[in-house]
Amino acid sequence: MPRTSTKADAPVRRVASGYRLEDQAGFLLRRAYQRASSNLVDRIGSYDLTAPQYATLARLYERGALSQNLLGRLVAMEPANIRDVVLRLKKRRLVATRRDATDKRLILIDLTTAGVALVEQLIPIEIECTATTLAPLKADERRLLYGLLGRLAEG
Amino acid sequence: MPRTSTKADAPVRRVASGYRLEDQAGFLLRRAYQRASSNLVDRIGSYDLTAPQYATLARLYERGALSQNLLGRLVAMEPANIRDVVLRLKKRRLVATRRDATDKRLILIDLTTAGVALVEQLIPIEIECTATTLAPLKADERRLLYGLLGRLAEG
DNA sequence: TCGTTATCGTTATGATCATAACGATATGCC
DNA sequence: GGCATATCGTTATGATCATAACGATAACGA
Repeated sequence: MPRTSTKADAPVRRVASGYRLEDQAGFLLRRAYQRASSNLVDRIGSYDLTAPQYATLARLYERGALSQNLLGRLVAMEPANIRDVVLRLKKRRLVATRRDATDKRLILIDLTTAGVALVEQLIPIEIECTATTLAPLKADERRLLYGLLGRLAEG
Repeated sequence: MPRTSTKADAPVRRVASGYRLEDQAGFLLRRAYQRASSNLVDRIGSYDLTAPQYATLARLYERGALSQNLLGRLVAMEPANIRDVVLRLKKRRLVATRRDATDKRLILIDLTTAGVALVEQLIPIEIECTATTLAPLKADERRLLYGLLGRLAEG
């Protein structure tokens, strides 16, 4: 019998009921995202880019110049976070910023020519990477997963 | 015509091809996880617990005392990260640590009585929270999603 | 017009995350 | 026994993340 008596913070034993962490959606989603993110970093890591940084560049490539705040919403990042990402990308001359002429609150972000060139290199790699992530699933299962995830994210 | 001429880092325009960030698995998974995590924090935030902290406590509740390293693997955290989580939980007296008698490398982590009491309060809340996250889906869709996510995480 | 409200970006704080390098201890094999 | 290898925990660095509070600017309504 282990001595779990006197000390106030002594370890305790118990029996787990029907609850399992693996049955919780958040835990499953976290692990799946870890896997996907790790797949991406494996491939674009040599470019010294993270997944959120890539998403930011890709969004700018799709949409052209955007205000920092809107850019953040479009990549699902809070204002304080997109700011830091933009700063890092700006330091590397992948994006450029300028003030909006009519709305003095806005900072417009856009890709530089170097940023465009990099994104165009990366897009095919990201598409391959998505294929790797989804490799365990068949085509119809992938479509199913996308639909389900989309509905989860929308709420 | 905007003046994108002289400056080296001047913004550039371009046309997006068939590529869409929304079609990339990593981005979808990140947003779905954000949603799930936010649902959880909305409910257990008043306990000053994060999702990873809860997962750590729940795992200890299921399994009893574990080495720090194994605990980390069971909640999908690197050694450096689980260390910090354990430190925070220990500071709040929710877990206790002790040295393994036979293997001097190991630090055994276990719930305190306070930790057990907290987990038992939190488990029903987490189950509700998972229900909230999965609310957009029907029962058969939830099972489907779990199966697909599980296969993604396994690789 | 003036005052209220909303939006944008910043700052600060604290908690994940991943990675690499390192010492200490175990384990394996010879 | 002794040495190579593996595992465990730590440290350090840097990049997300979320939240709250704040000043500046816009937008809106009385």
